[in-house]
Amino acid sequence: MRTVPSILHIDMDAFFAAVEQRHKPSLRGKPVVVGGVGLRGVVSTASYEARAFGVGSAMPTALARRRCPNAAYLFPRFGAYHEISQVVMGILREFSPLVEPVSMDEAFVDLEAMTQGPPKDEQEVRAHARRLSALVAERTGLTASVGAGTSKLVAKVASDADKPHGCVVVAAGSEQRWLDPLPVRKLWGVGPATADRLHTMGATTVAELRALGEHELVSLLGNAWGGQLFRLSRGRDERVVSAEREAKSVSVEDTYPHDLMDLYSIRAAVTELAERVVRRLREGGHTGRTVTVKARGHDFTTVTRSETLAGPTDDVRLLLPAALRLVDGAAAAATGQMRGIRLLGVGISALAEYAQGDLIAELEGLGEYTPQGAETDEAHAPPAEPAPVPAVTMYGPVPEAPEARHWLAGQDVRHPQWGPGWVQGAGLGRVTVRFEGPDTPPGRIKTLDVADPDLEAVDSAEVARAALPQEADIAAERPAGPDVGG
DNA sequence: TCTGGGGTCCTAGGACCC
DNA sequence: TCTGGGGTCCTAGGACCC
Repeated sequence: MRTVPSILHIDMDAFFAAVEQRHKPSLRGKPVVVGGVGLRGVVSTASYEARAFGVGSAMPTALARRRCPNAAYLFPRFGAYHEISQVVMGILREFSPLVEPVSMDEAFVDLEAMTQGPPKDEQEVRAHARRLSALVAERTGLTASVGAGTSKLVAKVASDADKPHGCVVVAAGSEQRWLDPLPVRKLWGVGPATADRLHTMGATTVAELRALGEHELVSLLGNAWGGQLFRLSRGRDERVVSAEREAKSVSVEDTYPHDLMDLYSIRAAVTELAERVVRRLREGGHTGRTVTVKARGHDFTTVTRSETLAGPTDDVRLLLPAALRLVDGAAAAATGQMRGIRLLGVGISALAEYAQGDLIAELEGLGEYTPQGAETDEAHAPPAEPAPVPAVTMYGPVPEAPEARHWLAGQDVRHPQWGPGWVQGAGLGRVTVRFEGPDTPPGRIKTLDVADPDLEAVDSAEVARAALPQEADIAAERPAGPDVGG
């Protein structure tokens, strides 16, 4: 246990809204609401002027508009917030190298790690906190609230205790006394569900929570969380400030303004989400093994379906087929009486670090490596075992409806000459199929455009006809419109 | 009023192996 | 023939945070 409250927690006040007011002087002093402005948007941040009208975070924008029709409703500009966030984090690192960002507008700073030596007493901590707050105001024009304590929990609760522009230092030894009168809901990690359960046990304040035995808490909340809460309620929190935290998962999800009603549009949406999540995965230099698809029905029923691949990968050609295998079941489970899908998501977890050494070895093994397009993608493919391709044979004409072509994307196909392949994309009048055939070089993939017989003008038609027997047009296994949940 | 998008951590059951 | 226990992995869901 520290004898000086040397852990700081910094929390920017109404961050997104404050950035907008800073950026646009006409918004200053006026209610500003940042968040989803669409049909199904929710509020991210409300300025203090808007909060006076009863507008708050996580509230549906529709309700906010009713409560505060005269506010400015703005879509978030994450780029701008990120820039200012970097400035703030930079200031924090001038104080101590040990900074743990929690989000764009929040961070812990451990003053014990200060290069010029840790603070000797509470007064010194207070001086640092005030100086920090002043620097943030000076360089960003925004206010922050600062809390200090001997643990992360106390620092966090303290920064919230006197918002906005507050500075609360909880002296070492006084933690319990300071926490006791607070409602349990103030404790980090106690949400609505836990608060309800605690209330039924007669605990509304931290003092009352402390009266509960450890055994009681564990049986009520489970082993990990019950034990943790027992310690937290006594101001005991051993968690350390940690500068680097490794990502565990990457995910992308969208809520659609109108429910998706058929499998065609659902599969098209999943294809798009999978491409986005793979892009993010690669940007972070990660590969991942477990693919998760999330679906939310009209009535908010939310289900996830996941599948673990044989090895980690960042290759859409492995991740998209997995996502498409999962989505039908997820969508069916999320929809009751054939109603629509309001949200879809694709996530990747069980992340591994990108193996640089393997990449180089792989590139050297490839005689004629060309650093562009699909070939580059293939050279980047990690040493994952591709899932076996099921022998789905697709016959018949290419469907005309655009939705049907979208549905084709990701489908496995088999060609008598070229072996197994899958539909990479379905554009107007043609589909692009990737084959991994016996005469393609090891680890390489050949991309062919397969022309619809009605569209002979397509550039690659000549190539396609040379390679493929006329009767082997790639088309849908299922001809038309299966319904969701049917 | 009708519920975003990005995450983390925990639990619990079943499969599988030793 | 019947019956174990422990460990690990996978899947699904839930609570929570910003």
